Amino acid sequence: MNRVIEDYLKTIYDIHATEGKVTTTAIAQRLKIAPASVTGMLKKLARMNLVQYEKYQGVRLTSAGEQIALEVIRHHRLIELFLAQALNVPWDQVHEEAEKWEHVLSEEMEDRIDRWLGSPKTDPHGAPIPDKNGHIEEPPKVRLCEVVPVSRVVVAEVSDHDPELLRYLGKLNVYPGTSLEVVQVEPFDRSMEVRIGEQIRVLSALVTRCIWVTDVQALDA
Amino acid sequence: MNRVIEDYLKTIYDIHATEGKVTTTAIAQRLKIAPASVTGMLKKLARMNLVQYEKYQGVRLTSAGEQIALEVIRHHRLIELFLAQALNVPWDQVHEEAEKWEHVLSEEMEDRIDRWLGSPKTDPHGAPIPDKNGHIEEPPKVRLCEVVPVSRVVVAEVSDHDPELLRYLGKLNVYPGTSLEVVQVEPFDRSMEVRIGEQIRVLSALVTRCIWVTDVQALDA
DNA sequence: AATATAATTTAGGACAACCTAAATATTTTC
DNA sequence: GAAAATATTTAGGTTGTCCTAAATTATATT
Repeated sequence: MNRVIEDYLKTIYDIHATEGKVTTTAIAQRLKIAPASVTGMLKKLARMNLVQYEKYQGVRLTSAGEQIALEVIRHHRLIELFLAQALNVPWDQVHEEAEKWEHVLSEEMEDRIDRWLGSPKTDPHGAPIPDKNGHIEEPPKVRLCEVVPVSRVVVAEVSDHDPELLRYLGKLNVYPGTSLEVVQVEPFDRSMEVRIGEQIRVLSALVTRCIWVTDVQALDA
Repeated sequence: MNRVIEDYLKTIYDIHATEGKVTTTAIAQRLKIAPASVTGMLKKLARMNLVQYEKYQGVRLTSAGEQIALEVIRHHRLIELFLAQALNVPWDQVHEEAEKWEHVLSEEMEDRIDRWLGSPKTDPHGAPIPDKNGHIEEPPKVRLCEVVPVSRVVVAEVSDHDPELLRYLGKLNVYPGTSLEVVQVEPFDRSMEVRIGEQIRVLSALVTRCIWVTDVQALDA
């Protein structure tokens, strides 16, 4: 399996997980490739039995395709955590590195890194790491922007794509495991007043969309 | 700079260092590519001012080409040592991994690994690691097969290409830094009787060709 | 020095992954 | 439900890296 195909499969998996339906255009945008090129590649992936593809209807991974996608995602997330722990790479940088390393990691090194880390369950952004058999545990979680005040929540995962966002969250002390209190929401722009430790902060909807939380508990103010 | 070009430049550097003249065929053999394809690529590299190329006359790196080659080699050797030290990867496996990782290592990670290792001077096989400016310190050394008995020598470097050879040398306890005594050479096949610690072993010419030594001291038996 | 052998290059082509522009299908809007 | 807007596919083309077979040049042999 080469880099290009791995990237397509991983992207399809990711869009499916976050957006639902996987369209040609969505893939094209993420991979920064013209839609016409994506169509061609989807036909090839279908021929290889890695996706189910019907013209104009979007695309779905077959179990073979999903298997490969999960392997790449496992690589990605193990590498992210390894870089963070072994080399102290800040959490806003690990994603970009892992994007490249994931494609050159042998099974042998995957195992060694996994052992070195003690078979971790999540990466530095809180995303679950699939096991060797491609089994992934996705605990139920909602976007912070969906939570209604007044509630207490625990951060489960944050989006890893934008380094700036991650540096901002780091400054706010928002990490997986951090407990937050949603104080109130401004209806106009859906910005959110949130208590983080002792601080009260206002987070824009752009930010609250990128934070997934669990253990939502309604509080009576 | 992409993978392919980096591999060509690195290979040219390597052939120059070990064999002297760099021919089309030699490159083709190492890269497992047809000679005709190499000719085409050499023209391209010449257009890019990375090599000096004259038909039928072989090829030489320009300083720009050498710079890139040394960067890749630095990556390669840092990665080899890092894998060996951080993840305990045995020395016969690190080369194959590094062949892939060297092309995806960012400057930032290169620096972090270098710092983690304490700016090492040599890789697990004894090969010198170029510094960030592309300066490489090649101490004078000769192949073990060139040494005349009776001499004491110190192993400087061993070939890293063949995992089987490395496992064999490991079993014999021959590592960079190991001291050896050349007892005698059989003229027929140039096999060599060598003292390693307490043991006396006979090494074939195939093996003694792959071991470079320094500090050759004649002994009067 | 002529010839045989080996190395190298030229010519022409394959293939993967991308592109743009034009055509067609689907979805949205009125 | 027709028209407009959007999404998708088709057609044709480009680029990079490789290939084989044939032609050429260099080297070795007698």
